[in-house]
Amino acid sequence: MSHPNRERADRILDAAGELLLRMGYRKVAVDDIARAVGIGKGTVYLHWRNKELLFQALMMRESADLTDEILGRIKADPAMILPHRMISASFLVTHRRPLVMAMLRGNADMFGSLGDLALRKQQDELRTQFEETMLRHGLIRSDVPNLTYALNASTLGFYLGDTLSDEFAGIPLEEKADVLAYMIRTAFEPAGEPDPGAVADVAADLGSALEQLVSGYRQGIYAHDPTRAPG
Amino acid sequence: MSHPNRERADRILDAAGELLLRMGYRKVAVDDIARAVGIGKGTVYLHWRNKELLFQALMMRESADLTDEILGRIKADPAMILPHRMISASFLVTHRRPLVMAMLRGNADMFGSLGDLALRKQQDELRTQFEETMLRHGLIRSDVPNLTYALNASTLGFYLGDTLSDEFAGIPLEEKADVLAYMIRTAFEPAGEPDPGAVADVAADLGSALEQLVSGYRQGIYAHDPTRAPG
DNA sequence: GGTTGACCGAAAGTGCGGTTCCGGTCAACA
DNA sequence: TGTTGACCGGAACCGCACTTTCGGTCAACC
Repeated sequence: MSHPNRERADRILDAAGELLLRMGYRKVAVDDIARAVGIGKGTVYLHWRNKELLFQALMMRESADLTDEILGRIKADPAMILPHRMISASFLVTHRRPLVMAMLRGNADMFGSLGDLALRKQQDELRTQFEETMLRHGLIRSDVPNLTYALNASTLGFYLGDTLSDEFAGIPLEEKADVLAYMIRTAFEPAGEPDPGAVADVAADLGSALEQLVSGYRQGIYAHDPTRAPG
Repeated sequence: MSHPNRERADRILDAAGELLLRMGYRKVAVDDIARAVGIGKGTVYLHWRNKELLFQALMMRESADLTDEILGRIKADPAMILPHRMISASFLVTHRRPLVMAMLRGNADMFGSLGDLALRKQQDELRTQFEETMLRHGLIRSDVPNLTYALNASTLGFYLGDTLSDEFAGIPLEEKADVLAYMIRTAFEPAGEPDPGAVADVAADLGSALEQLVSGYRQGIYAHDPTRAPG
């Protein structure tokens, strides 16, 4: 076979995503997906070696799309790389993608063991680079203790809050994002206006790093040639 | 019977707590507790009408002790009521009490349905009062959007972080508490030194509110007279 | 050559007796 | 009068045979 239809692969992933949200990983049969697309089950296996790789591809596509969305905003307005804008935008974008939300909640019955370690590592590196660049350009306060942990812990609750209680379910997502932005800006950014030059520099830096991340994702999606190397 | 031994009640609760941590709510039999204390099972039922009330009492005692601990610190140093000190101290104190940690993690197999609504309500009121008092005395910034949600979401991640990943397991608790303190102080407190008068006022206010809370807890612990009113 | 779906075996689900466990009671005891 | 532990019944647990589901393969078909 050698180069299975990429457009068909996308239709398969579309169906997989839809079914995944409706029924959860365990209950989605490969045959269900195939039937939803209108192809034979064997055809699915021409694209990915097994079920798990198919769903990994789905999550990678989702991550790539999400990252692209943020990338687009940075290009439209470089000031988007300021921590408080970047983080609250990520919050919003993430919450509007049910699959991503399900993924990072680590819904165990949603996914088998989608611990894509390579990607995790790449994201970690990106985060480290992000922090270092920000610090170097003076866009993050230099007196924050244990910056990585601080950002992580301070942000986490915004993502997990509504899964644990519905106390704040009534608050619109945008308002929550504004609260997050306030907290980040006040606690992690220096007072006063940021230097436009620094912003432009960091935007360029971060932009290319994100582009690399996206292309890494995209590469992983359709490259699971069942027999050997990518076609 | 009328007034069963309060000291015996405490020994029962001690044993219950120990067993709870070792085996989880479901697997702890009332008989186990009784045997650990060296009394008959029936005697346990002279103190509490059923198993659930016993464990509710346990959690109330735990909460009361914890609150007492914080109260003591406030009395020793009124400046402890400053949000960043109060919140990070609570973080530390809480993390050092395995039962409380288990409780607020809502470990489902740890507790049946210990949704003590009355107490929840009391805590909510305390929290609201805390925020209002702080605002009125200028110890919390007045420009924080949606203060209740902001405090909640910003803090939550510190409590949940280490349950979700061991990425930061190596960081000592005290260091994490410092990070939390930094974030709260920077994002939620006004710049500059707090007014000593305001601090004293709030400490008095809050102190008595906490004392009321504790006495509310204590009342609930031993008051479950199986037949009728408290002895 | 690309595509398919019948087929295979493993694994998960289901139904059902039989057994154990355990919260709660209460007659007997000290 | 305070305390106990044998006792009761319901619920959870267990083992097991039977059934269903489903990931992955591959001979056949177009």
